Amino acid sequence: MVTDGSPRSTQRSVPSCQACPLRTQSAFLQKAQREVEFIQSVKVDHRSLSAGAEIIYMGQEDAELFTLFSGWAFRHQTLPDGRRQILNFLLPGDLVGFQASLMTAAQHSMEALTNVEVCVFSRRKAWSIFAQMPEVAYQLAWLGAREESLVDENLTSVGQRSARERMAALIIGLYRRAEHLGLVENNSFVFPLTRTHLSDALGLSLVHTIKTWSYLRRAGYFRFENQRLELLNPRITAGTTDAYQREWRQRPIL
Amino acid sequence: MVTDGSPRSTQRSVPSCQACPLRTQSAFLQKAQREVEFIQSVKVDHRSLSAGAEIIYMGQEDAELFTLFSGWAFRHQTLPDGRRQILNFLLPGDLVGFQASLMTAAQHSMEALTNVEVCVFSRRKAWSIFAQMPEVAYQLAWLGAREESLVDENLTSVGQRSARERMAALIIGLYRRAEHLGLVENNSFVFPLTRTHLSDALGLSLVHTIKTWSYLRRAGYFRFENQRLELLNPRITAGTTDAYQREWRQRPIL
DNA sequence: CGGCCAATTGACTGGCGTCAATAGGGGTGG
DNA sequence: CCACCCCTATTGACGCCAGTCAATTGGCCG
Repeated sequence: MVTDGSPRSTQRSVPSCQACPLRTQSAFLQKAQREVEFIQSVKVDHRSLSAGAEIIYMGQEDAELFTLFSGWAFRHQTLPDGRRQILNFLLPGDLVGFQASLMTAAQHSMEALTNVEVCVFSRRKAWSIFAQMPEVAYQLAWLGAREESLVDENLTSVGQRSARERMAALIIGLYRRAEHLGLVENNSFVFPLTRTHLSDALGLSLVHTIKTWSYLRRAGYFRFENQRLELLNPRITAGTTDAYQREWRQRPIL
Repeated sequence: MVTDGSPRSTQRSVPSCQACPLRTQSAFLQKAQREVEFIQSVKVDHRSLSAGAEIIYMGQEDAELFTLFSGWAFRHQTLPDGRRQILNFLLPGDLVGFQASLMTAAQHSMEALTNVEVCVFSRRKAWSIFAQMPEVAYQLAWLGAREESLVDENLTSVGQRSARERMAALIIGLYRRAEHLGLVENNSFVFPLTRTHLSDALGLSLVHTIKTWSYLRRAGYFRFENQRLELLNPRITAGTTDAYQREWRQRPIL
């Protein structure tokens, strides 16, 4: 919960953007050489953070812009009395902090869910992206719109679905995103969320989250061993949700 | 609920962007002459739609980009079984459909809550804004980020707050936005939402929405007469919510 | 070994959903 | 001008899903 986010390394054996092993994956649109060079030029750091580290905090006025290079993170808001809502989860390749970098003060926090590596872009240079490289600015906007679309789906889920439906939808949504990144093997993927993360994301109490989780597991939706979650019938299970039906096409990456 | 959205007028006595009575309001950042001229050049229509008209529908692939010129609208998603979640409300000056115009297919619908007028920009020209007028593209992105921030707050509300807290937060949030647009007089403003809109926005059943509404009214939070809602003590009531504390600064408008 | 924390389970409670009946306004056709 | 319908709003009764309280287990660490 609390931050211990001391960078664990910086600028050391950093893969250059040109040789980035992430951006060449099939999930992502491939960039023109000049775009990659431009991005390299606005990249100011490459950081490793431990699980639990705070990447952006609510109210921060100088939030930087990141691409999540490896690991998982999540965006959340906390009410004054401590209740916390997880707004959405981020996987490798996702843009972090675009919203925060545009607003004068961040309206949300961002926390590393696992150990993560991030590519850091200067907030100051955000504007220069628009001025100098409209193609990339357009991709930034696209990624922002995609994140909003994820939040939309979470809101619909929390507002309209029952606890079981919600949890199923969340699990399947994460499964699909992991699958698109090539992180799924034998219908299973590393699932780093604790019960507390689930409950804060779903708007359920911790106890009821655990009971719902147990129900879905016993009902044969999935198995969970060694931090890996295996969907027992991805197709059928997927039928219970809907918004996730849409194809995952290639998307931009900074 | 259903669309009857025949345009009621088009290109008739349309105020030019240069002489736009909305954009000169104090709520909005004033644009340079060349920006206004550019926006005028990408504006392709000015439409009036009746309350209930569908402006964008889920799955639409050629959604255009709008600025809401007058009236209220809302963005929503519907599950296959008919359950509907209202994602956020739009007031004059808000950008409509930026997300939809970037994605290949709209992930949400948009409906006129009252009779509305919209300024229509060509979807095809969205990209040209990035290429030709980066200042305006940046404002587009800013407005997109602001919308996400509204959805974030709604998700936090629906996920974490009780029915009473939720409804109070929604009412106060709308009050503040109306106030910022100069629509509040004597602590009261036109409140066009039906109970059904409230229930779909808050993720509550219709019956419970009505009971919660009655409770707040009887408890002295507000009065409601002639379609106008009067907050009985804006300051105190506002204390019950939090995210809405932030100042409303001037913002861009297309 | 003792402390701490995530996870789990059972018992009980309550907030919110569902069902059902009624009232009232506006439109429309006899 | 009234009968009739439809839709929104309202209220009461009842039931269930999910929250709260509380006790227990097991892993990790100092």
